[in-house]
Amino acid sequence: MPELPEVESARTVLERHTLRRNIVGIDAVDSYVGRPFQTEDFRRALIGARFTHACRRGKTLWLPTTRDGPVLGLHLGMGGRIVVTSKSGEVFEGGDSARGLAGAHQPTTWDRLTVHLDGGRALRLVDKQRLGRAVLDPDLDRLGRDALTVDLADFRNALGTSTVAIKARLLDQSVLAGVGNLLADETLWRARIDPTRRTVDLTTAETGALHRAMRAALKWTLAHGGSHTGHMIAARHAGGHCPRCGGEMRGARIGGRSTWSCSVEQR
DNA sequence: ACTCGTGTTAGCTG
DNA sequence: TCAGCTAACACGAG
Repeated sequence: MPELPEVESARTVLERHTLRRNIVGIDAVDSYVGRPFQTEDFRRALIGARFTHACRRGKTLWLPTTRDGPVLGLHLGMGGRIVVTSKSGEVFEGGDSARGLAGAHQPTTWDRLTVHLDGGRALRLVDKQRLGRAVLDPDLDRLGRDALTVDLADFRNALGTSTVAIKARLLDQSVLAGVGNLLADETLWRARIDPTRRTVDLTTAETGALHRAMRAALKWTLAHGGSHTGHMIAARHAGGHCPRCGGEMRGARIGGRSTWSCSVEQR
């Protein structure tokens, strides 16, 4: 399920296969996407326009059209993916369990939003779980700095002097955009920091290590196909052992999310 | 059968 | 007022 690496792969698919083509039709499920939402609003805004860029901040995607034109915002939720189909049967996918080129796509009721482009191409937001979203002119001001590009100074500034557990702080999308539950555990494990530590109590050296660890985790998972490819992900269960030192993994619940860390190294 | 969850957010609490 | 937490969303996976 999508975290920043999966969303970035979806962005790449959008960039390669949906730009500079006329939008000729929209199919959508009213009760699902943005609220209030009317398929007719999407049609009125987008038909006749063409996407010019495919953008991402954190886990939010957006597609601007011509200057000052409407913007299509997309979020994949927990299990959504982007599928682009072409007339000749080629299918390009990004998002949950992303593949560059997958088998034929059979349109189903899980296609929550379909944007038909000229030449028989179509952009589809496929989401069984219905936790994804499509909106016109998304509000991007609520997102913090993008985790992939934030520099050390801005990273420290974003963490601030909050008293909340560092793991919960990393997960707060208005502070830092793009880190989900698995990447937060992977990042803290790489930095050898206990996820329950209060943000404000971390030393300068520790926030530096955290920034390095986050970037390394993102770089690795981007190169290896997703947030589930992290080094300690397989050890996130009762009885699991730290892949570095063999220590026992400990489970906890932080910010409402399941949390696993090495009981020996993460302090 | 039953519990959990890789995301987000409205609404509650202190 | 506000930071922080919980439940709810929906459905597949274990």
